[in-house]
Amino acid sequence: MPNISDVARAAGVGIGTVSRVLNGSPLVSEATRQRVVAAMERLRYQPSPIARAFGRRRTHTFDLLVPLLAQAFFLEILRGIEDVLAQTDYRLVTRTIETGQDRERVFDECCARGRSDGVLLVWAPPTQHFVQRMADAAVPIVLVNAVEPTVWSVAVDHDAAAAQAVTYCVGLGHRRIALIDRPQDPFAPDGPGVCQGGYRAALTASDVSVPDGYEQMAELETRGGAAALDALLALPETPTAALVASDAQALGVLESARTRGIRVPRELSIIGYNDNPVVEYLGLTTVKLPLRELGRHAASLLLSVQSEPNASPTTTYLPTQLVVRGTCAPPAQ
Amino acid sequence: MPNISDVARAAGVGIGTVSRVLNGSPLVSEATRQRVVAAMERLRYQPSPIARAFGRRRTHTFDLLVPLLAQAFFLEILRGIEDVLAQTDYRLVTRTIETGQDRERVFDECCARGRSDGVLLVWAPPTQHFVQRMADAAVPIVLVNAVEPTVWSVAVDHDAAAAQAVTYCVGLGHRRIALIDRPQDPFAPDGPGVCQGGYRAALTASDVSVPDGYEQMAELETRGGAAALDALLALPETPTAALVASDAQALGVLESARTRGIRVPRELSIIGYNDNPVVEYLGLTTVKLPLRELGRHAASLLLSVQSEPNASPTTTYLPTQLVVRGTCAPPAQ
DNA sequence: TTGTAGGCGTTATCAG
DNA sequence: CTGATAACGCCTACAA
Repeated sequence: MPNISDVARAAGVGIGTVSRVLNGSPLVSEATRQRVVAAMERLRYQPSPIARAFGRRRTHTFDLLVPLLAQAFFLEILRGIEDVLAQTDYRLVTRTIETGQDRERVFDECCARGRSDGVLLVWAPPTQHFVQRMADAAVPIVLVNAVEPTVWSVAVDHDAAAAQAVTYCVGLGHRRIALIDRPQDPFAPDGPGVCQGGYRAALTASDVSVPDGYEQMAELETRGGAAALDALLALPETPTAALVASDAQALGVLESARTRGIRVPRELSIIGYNDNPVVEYLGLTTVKLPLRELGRHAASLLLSVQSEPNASPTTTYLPTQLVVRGTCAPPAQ
Repeated sequence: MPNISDVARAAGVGIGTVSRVLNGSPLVSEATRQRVVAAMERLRYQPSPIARAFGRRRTHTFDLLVPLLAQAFFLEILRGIEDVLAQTDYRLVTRTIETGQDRERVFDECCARGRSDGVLLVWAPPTQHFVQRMADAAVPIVLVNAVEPTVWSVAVDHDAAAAQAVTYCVGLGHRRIALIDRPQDPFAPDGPGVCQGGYRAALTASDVSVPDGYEQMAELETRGGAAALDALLALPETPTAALVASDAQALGVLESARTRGIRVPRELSIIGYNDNPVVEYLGLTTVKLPLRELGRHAASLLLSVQSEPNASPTTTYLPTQLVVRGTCAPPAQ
């Protein structure tokens, strides 16, 4: 396997020149450049990525951290990232996160020196400790579909999405609209939910009140949705419509409704969230997330943050789209 | 950031000794070892992964290649791989494949010198050309849920799974059992299907014949299943049961059946494949794939193949499990 | 515009 | 068992 000095010898130049050609430096005459390129092709030379990384003192690698929960969305986001990174010679090291403990472990590994030149964290916020350590190491972090003011973030505009969905229900004539939300941090299910802001804003704007118990926080799984519906149905005034913060939860709601003989959408309208390919089959009205664009934006952002490291973090919101199918209708009477 | 010679100086030893400690060599006296370890901790020393890779002339990286099609299975497999790799200091570079062309491109990138120490290819077989090039470069390949006799493979025992499913239908009294299969290579949908072998064997063993047109090959998507059902229903003798080679396709079958007013399981029994979490909700009887174990086995295999490079490739089959839910019943009369 | 020399942080190979 | 020293393949001054 030829190395840079083999090429230099074959082309009758010094290794510095070969290196410059390799890196597209303008400080090479066209004639020399061509001789070098010819030599490279003749010898089938391929520069060693490890040696380059070593010399540059950069890994040319990004870490991609993703919870198992993100199952349904992950590949689409990953593909978006690769769309952008394919133009560069960055590589992506993927790490999954299964539990909260696990997250700590993965964060620790990322902090190890010289690991990667940047981190993409999908679907879950970082711990403050992690943010601090990465900042100390000057390794940029970009959040994907998660928001944290002190960190670069690319997120879905959940407020707008929830508001649009609620407004749609109001337009159909609903006044008793519940929210089955999911926590911002799936590993620490406290604090506000993802959709709460937009939900409240839209209802206030429409002059509709939110009865006690109409805002449920549920696990990000099918059973979470089912449990939340149970809770809603136990209320004195049951809702006629529900916005559900993930399709998995929405499936649970549908199932529970079916079991109880509640007809959808006649007696209960349901709006899901994410447009998982599977729910198309079920005719679920849902909010479509721009997953691939999320990945693209995040990757471009990480690339640009690298070059200007002291800019201060921003949060970019990407728009969603309400996909109307068959689980919403005007309320029964 | 301290390097190995800082540690050596602090511990009053040579760098060779520090290196030996780092790599757990037995050629270090316990006393020296402890002094070195102490120095490392004092200085908060962390060895540079890039420098190590450079020195060892190995990247300590595996490539993980996965088609977007594998969406629903991927994270679980990835997690299995990580379960094993977490014990080592190997890292995983993930690359997605969207189209057949794309696959070529990704294969090419993997062949670039010094890229990785091994390749895990999920859910799709390699091209012969790729196999050859990787063999030339002495980089091992392990197939995950795909089979190719010339390459190390860890696969699901689709034959046994299909046979079990078919036998189950026969046991319920079915005699007209169709197969909606998927192609071995999703990017080149020719040749035999994944489940065909087991399907035929089980029917032959039960002395049941396969009418013309009962073996449908369909796209690996919802609409593929729907189209296949359409074709089956156009036959002179329609089937009373169908084994479907993926849950996505099975959803399409369910949908198409519902649209046509065919009651499941009364008029048509359906068995899916994969046990996608979502289908639990639909009560689909399905074949559960050991995704995580698939990942674990593949990773262990790759690790061991590395150490003994001239062993000849084997194919390991992992067992599946029939999950009985509500879409199968004895035939109508 | 080009060549040369030094450095990056390990590992591996020798003497001792 | 241990220490010195030579790779490893590239990048980046600096000198020409």
